[in-house]
Amino acid sequence: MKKYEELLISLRKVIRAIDIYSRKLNKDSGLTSPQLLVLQNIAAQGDVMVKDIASSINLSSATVTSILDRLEPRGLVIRQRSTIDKRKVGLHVTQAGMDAIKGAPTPLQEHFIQRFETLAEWEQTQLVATMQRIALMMDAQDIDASPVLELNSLQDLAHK
Amino acid sequence: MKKYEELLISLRKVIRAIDIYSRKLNKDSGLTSPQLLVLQNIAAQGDVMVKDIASSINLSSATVTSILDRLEPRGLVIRQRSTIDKRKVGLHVTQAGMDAIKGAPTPLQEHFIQRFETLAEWEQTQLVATMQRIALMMDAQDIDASPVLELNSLQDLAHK
DNA sequence: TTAAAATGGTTAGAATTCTAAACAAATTAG
DNA sequence: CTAATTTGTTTAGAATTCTAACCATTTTAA
Repeated sequence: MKKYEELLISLRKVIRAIDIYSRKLNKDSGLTSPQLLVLQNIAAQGDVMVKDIASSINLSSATVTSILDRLEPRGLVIRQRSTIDKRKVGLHVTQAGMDAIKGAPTPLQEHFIQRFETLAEWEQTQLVATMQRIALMMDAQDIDASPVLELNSLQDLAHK
Repeated sequence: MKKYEELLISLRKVIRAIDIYSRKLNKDSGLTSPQLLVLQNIAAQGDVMVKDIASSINLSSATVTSILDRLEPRGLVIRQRSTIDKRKVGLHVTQAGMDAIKGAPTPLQEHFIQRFETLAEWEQTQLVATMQRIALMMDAQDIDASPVLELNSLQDLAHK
């Protein structure tokens, strides 16, 4: 078996573990990991737009919209269209949302975090660095693959 | 920001990159990564059951069923119920399925693999080992959390 | 100033993935 | 041997996530 295949399999296991935990979280607390993440980010950043949240947790706007569609009717979050720029939608966490955040555990398995924290400092750093490296190796391809970007660059060039 | 939060963010980026690639793959070749993975595994292992595939690529049986539901009508795979044990369903890849496998690229970004292969041997090993370690740290929780296992053990004990 | 382009958000439609529940078939135990 | 359990698969229903298409609004450019 090729090395990168082993890597892929490990990745799938991790993805699966995260997904399974998210469902458990949902059953226990009524919130999935993405929902919790969105809620936490709105709370942390105060008055934000959909786009800000999307980019800060690395999801598409459409995905954030669909997560908000689940949070809003439950009264955890408020959407408020801006009067100055009517395209923009401001997001606010309600008191109920704050309570939900307080009551919910971390969006990663407690067990994992416990184990992680018992590692030596340098080991933790090394684990994080490796993950970031893999992410980088995978993201790079996105950047130079965007046709939109290319058009913009050409235009920029033409106006120099 | 806590270290494990940084880890989680990197993980999300990686998951996203894999998902985006899978969609691109689908547009280019008509097969998504999971579909390709299932197909490849059936081909590699010959006469297998749904359950075997599920465990070999770390998905639930239900998920494999839904992937097969997409592969079968396209004539890439054949399901054949066993006459000996009628619960079991044998899986076979058709010639069309074989062609699809041959025509399709790897289920991971070529770009990533290229980058990965330029790394020194020890670096590759280290990356894989780290991923496996994280997977292990996340999976472990599953194993000792099963109430079914507990009941079985008690029963086993009683019959010793 | 008016037409074209960019921006922000949502909707539509699809794939993956899970758990829970159903079902049939096979195995085990009283 | 019959009842209970286990096993293998599927169905149902839900959440996440994407891209593509769409709309309304704002900004830019001819």
